[in-house]
Amino acid sequence: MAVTIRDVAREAKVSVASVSRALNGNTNVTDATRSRILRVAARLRYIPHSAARSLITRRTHTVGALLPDLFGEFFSELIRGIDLAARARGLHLLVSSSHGNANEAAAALRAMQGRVDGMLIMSPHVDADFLHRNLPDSVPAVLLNTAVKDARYSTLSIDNYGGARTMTQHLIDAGHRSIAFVTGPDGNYDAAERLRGFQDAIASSKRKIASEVLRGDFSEESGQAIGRRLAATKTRPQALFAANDMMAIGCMLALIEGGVRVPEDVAIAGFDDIPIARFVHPGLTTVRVRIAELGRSALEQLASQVEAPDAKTASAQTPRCEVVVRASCGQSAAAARGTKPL
Amino acid sequence: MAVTIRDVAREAKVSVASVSRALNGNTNVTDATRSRILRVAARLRYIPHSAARSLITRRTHTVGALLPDLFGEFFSELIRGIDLAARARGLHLLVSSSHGNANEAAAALRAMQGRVDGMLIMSPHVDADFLHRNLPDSVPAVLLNTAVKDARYSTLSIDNYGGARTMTQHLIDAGHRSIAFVTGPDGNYDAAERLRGFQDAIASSKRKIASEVLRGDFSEESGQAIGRRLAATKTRPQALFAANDMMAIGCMLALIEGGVRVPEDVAIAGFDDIPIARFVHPGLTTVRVRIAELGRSALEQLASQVEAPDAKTASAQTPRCEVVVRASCGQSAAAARGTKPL
DNA sequence: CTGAAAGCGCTTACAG
DNA sequence: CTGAAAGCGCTTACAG
Repeated sequence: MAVTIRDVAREAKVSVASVSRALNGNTNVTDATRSRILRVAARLRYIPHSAARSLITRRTHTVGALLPDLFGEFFSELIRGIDLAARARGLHLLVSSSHGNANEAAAALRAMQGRVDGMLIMSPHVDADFLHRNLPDSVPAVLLNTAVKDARYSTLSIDNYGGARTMTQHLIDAGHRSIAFVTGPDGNYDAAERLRGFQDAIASSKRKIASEVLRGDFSEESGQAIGRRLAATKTRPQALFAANDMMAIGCMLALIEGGVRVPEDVAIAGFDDIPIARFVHPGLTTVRVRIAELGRSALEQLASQVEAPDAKTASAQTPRCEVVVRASCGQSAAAARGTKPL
Repeated sequence: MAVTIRDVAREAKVSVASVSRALNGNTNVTDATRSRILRVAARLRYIPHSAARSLITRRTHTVGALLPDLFGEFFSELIRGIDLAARARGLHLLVSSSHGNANEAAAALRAMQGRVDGMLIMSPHVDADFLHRNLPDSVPAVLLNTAVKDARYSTLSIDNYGGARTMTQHLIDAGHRSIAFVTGPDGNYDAAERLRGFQDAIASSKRKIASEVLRGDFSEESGQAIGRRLAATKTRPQALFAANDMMAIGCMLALIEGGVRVPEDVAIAGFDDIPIARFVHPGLTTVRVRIAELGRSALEQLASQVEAPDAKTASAQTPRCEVVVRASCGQSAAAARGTKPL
């Protein structure tokens, strides 16, 4: 059906080897035969079969990305960073997402075998044993935001702990003496680390801070529910720090709707700095994770491992987060120590 | 380096054919030999080479997506729809984006050859001749939002014209007698169709409407610039309809910052209904494009073409858009005819 | 039930 | 400079 290299060879009256050479521009072919081959290839609308080529060259010029999701503010940004860096290096992207359990993730990872030169992996189902079973040692991989500590893999992580700690300190410095923290879903690594940062900041503070932990699940709705509850009570914390922006926004809008003023009555802070954070009113003070930057770095590390498979350069990086001060905490940027406004 | 089917065959003391059969669970293999093979395969951590398998089965279980971008509100939603439908059918996604020109797009499309069972194509660089040169007739493709009319390809389009026309009529019905339209970038098909819808609605209106066309480029900044200009003048239109939401939002925020009230002084409407639209203050009245739905439909059409290559079912669909009424036009949902609130 | 062989579409030493 | 041949890792008629 489709036209192959043999068809071109036959029509151009040369061997397939010559067609291959002419098309790849590599080795010695006469200008005459080369141009004849190119003409025939164009006429037949020949398009090389990438998979067949990969099979023998051992290069796919493709990286795989195993992600929990493809959409939403966070992943959109992450993919953007990955894509930018991949394009700059002429790499394609094979994506796989939304694996409900470890088996699905394993199937996805295995299906990539032979189709990618390396893997970018971010998944709650991944641990060292999982990788050992489903990823050949010969395939380079970079782990994103995982708890796995394996010397064979480079890892890149969000500074959940440090970011949460810095934000909590910022709230304390701003004068708040009772602070509530809204958690993410149970078992979520990022959420747990952010909570830990909050608690350590409270515990190590020189001042006495009343703290409280409220349960959320990262969804806007869970924030909303908390906001409504808070609006209906009289004993509100002075500040509320949500483990992600969507909950902070849901909570803030529900509070305002319930007649509570933000930031005058309650200060609100989030985590992530998703694009919406600067569009809500008041603008949301939050911890900025340079998500796209994270994706870009991850891809570049992976690419360098693909190019130099021997260089044992497994590293663990955790780029610092920064607090972005907006109106929802009722503080001018200048008053914040060591932070940077948008 | 990597373990292959031959290694498993040797260790299990069978032929590669038997290993293949056992692993694919297809044909007749004794339970004894099958379990022995499976045991050996697990011990050696054998993972089949998908590309090699595809070469002979002629099935990759992967669809390619050629998109202008991977990120941003619009594409994030589109990919979400595509991904959901692909996952439901066990298909992988090979994506390629951000092609600055036709040559880059051609290279991307060609590189997919042999790695995908079909293509989802959305690109400003694509026309019938382009497809003829860079896509074998044997590869099914579904075109998204393109001007190409080729009986060989199914197309799925956003109802830019109808949506813009309905929104314009909505503004007229709301009593606005002078309306400005903010265009998208030159040469952009969606932008041109939206402008055409606006102009036709104005032209065919029974009432006399003063209209004006302002130049934007789909960016928030271009909307901002227009908003600032409008805030500084006295001769403002009663309503402003931007060709996309980001411009509408940029314009709205700049107007408000300049002391102009929205919707009291100027009503504002956008196009797309990106997630941010309901978070800005006031909420943005806009045309909802069911983006994820578009992606889902496109993938399902493609999948059915892949499964039944002969069924010549090329179709052209244009799902209707709907006007979503929020506060930025100063009208209650009930007052809008034939529209649906969020 | 099992194996030897051909072949998917390509690239690359190896000769000439 | 050019071609015949081997081989990448797999699957599948074809025999037995």
